[in-house]
Amino acid sequence: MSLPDRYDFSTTEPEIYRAWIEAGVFEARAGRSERVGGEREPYTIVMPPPNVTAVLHVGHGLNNTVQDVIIRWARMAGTEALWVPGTDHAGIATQNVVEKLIAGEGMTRFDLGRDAFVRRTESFVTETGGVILQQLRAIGASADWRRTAYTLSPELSRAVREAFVRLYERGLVYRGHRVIHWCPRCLTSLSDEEAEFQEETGALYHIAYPVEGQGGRSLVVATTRPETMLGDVAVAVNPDDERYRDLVGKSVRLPVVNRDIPVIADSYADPAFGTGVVKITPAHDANDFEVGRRHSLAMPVIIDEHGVVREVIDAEGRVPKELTGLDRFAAREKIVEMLRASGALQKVETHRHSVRHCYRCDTVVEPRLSDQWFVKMEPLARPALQAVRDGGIRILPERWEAVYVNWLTNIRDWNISRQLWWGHRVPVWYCDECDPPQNIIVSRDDVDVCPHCGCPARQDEDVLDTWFSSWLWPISTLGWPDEKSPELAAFYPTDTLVTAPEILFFWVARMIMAGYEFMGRAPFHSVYLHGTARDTQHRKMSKSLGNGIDPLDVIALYGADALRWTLIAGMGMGTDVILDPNDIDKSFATGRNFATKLWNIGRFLLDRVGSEAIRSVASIDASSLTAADEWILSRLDEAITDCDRALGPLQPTQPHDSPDGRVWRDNERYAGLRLNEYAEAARRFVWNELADWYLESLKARLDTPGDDREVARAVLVHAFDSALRLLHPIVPFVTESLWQRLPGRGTGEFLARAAWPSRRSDSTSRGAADFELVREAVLAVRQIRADNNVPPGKAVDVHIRPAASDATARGVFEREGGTLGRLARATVSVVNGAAVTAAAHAVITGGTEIIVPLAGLIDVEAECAKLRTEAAELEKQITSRRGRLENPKYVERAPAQVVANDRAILEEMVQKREQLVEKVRALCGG
RNA sequence: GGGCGAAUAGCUCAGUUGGUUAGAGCACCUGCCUUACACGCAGGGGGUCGGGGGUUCGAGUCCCUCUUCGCCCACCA
Repeated sequence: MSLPDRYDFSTTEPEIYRAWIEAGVFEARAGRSERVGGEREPYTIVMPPPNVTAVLHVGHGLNNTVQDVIIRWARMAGTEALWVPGTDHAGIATQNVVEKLIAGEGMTRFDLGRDAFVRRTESFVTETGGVILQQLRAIGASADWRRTAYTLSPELSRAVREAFVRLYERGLVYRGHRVIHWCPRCLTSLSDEEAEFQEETGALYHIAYPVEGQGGRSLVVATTRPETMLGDVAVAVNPDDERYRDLVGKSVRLPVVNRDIPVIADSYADPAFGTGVVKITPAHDANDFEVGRRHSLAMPVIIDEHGVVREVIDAEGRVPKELTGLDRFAAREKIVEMLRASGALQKVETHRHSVRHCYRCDTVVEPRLSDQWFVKMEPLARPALQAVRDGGIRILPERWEAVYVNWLTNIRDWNISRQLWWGHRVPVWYCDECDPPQNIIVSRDDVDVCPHCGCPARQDEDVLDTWFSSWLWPISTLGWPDEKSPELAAFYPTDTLVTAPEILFFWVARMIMAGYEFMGRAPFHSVYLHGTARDTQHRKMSKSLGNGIDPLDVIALYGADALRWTLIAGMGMGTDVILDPNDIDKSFATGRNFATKLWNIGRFLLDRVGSEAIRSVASIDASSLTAADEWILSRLDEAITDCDRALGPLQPTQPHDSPDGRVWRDNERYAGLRLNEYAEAARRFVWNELADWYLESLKARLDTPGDDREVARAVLVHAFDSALRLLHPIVPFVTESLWQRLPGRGTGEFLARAAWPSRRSDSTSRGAADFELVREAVLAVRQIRADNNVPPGKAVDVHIRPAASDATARGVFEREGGTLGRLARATVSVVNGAAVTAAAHAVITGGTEIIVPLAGLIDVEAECAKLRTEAAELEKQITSRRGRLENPKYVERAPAQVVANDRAILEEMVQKREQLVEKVRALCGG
């Protein structure tokens, strides 16, 4: 069978994907898991659910390629491999998209009303959602699509309610009256993680507050937000601050508002910052709120939910008419003007500081006093912390473990209510007739009437943070809260979680907490944090910067395999991938070239090997194998070892007395999942060893019918088959396509579920060593040819003079002369002591000389000059190495092995020097 | 402010507990369309491993310090 010249990925990839789906290759069955009596170890990955409205970008491509490589490897390694796909309803993000949509129609969500808006969003999601999952098929994602989950589905909504109610019953969900981060554009609260800092240049305003009854003395406060002074209820100084000690308990006059407020002592005031005096605005600053609570101060609210300054709560008489109704930033300018006019503004300094912004719309966050639901985190964090300390969970790369531990040790409670319409409604109902605590009903089922008085109950208006559904993902997608779910029994705990470090806290840490809280054990044993795709200026690829690369473009141009190979091979553990969006061709050349190379190896092989049955390598008597055969088989064993080492064990194996039962061994914990090292090991084998050497060495054998041809066919097909298996997880399409065409392959067989290769149990390597000698000789001849510009078409004579001390070399070259000649374009003869004049020499292992007569081919004088330089260089190295070996301390203390090795190298150098001297004498006559 | 990490070839990065003459891909140079592959083959140039100091027989690897860059956290009024 012969193949087309070019690999046509654009038709091949979809065909192969369809065949995989039709054969159910990606489908995992609970019944086969050994946890429920089956015979296979399960291996599970849950896909970080992309936003339901997302379209594929290179970040998704990266994330899902990594997952696919791991799950395909696990599948081939014989596990019951399950990859659970799905999408996230993405509360704020999706609501923003739909709000923008209806804004185009001149409407706000309030015009539509809640029910209509939610219906509108639902239909939007139904129509346009899930595109990304379709796109993931194009990159080859081997997920079990029958199990596609959605965080807002009825099943997952049930899990969300169950989790909320259980936590409430345990006292871990509570209602708090707090200052929280508020986005005046999205009109919702945000968690600490959602309110992101951005470094900005602002101003620090120094404002004088006159001290009551102290004739002209005033306290100067420094603030970046003068508009909030309308809500000031005190000024605070540090109790140890000598400058102000006498003023504690006195009053100061609040400018603009013109009312008296007390001077209080609180350690929150930092004597070293600004003037050491801080104004206290409890309703508009989280720290001030705490101070206010400690001192039982009033908490007037002077900025409303839209960020507009007015008298909102307990603020009568605080906001002057000219400021009322102004946006907070306009009010700031105005109030600064007023302060300046009145002389209260003493100075304005520029000030670098970080300001929190909404992570979705970038609006400056406004701290706001309101009632919110919180999750008490400290009890949840404890087992999550312990797991990483014990080694039940590893985080790769290692350095993120420190970050994780640091965050969990200082964890703060989680604000889970959002004033949005799109999401899981908080499962809490209120009765307006009953008195607390009866007026709050937390329920798994909808509540119509108050169970105490029968009055109509109204549900909490808020929805839950999107992450409150995401944190249940590993359990909810497997059927929780149905604890009898066979999927949960078969596949929980899952194995590896693959994501970006940005959501380590948002998501990963919380999933771990949920795993322990609701299932009693960790949701996975490995967290793989990969890097970010960036452009050549190291900027994150993003839609807004316009520096992104569309994975589908790359697939259209070069195929999914090219995309996947480039990403995996180019990404060290935890490092970013740098790609040039302006030169896709160059960026993905590695992957494209590699896929083509594989295709061409396959083309050669199928053309020369034919389709007749082949023998199994195991059935071939060792004596029938040539040196090249033994060499490539031993190289294959090495490649398998290297790949296995780079990938590491699938799961932790050390028994441990902890909820998870097993922990990572120290030597394995951070060693695995080196995907780039695995890729490199496999590439080296198939390209630099199989193609460059083995293939070239056996062309003649394949063209000569007979027993040896059968041996060569068998070994070649075996080696290539194994290479395809090793490479399949990274480049699944081209490998599958070639593998199915190999001789003897039955229909319905898929590489995607073929067995991962393993080393031969008995490996003899004498032939392998012989071939290494031939390789060395070939390299030496090529070097001589290149150095002397001998045209490639021109065959040269090669005389090989084996060193007297090396008895085997003569035999090897007498046997393998043909191979050597073919690979080096040379006619080979093995000679004795006879001198050959006007020749270039090289010396290889054991002192064997490679001699190529250059009569008429070279400039003798230039060659001699070169040789003399080489000799001088060598002399220097010899001196330095001999010096080291003469150092008694080195010889005494260095390991014997090292010293012996060093001696051997020195000896080799000395020998080489002798050869050089002789060569110079022969060639230059000196 | 606290913590973490990085700095190795023009670019992106490997370099396992200190131990052969520091590697790969891409880029570059030279020669080749040698019937599997020019998306290729053969050969080559290029690194005082960020600066300085120290430990050691021996340092890219360990310690200190400085410089530059990046990340995480934080009550930066």
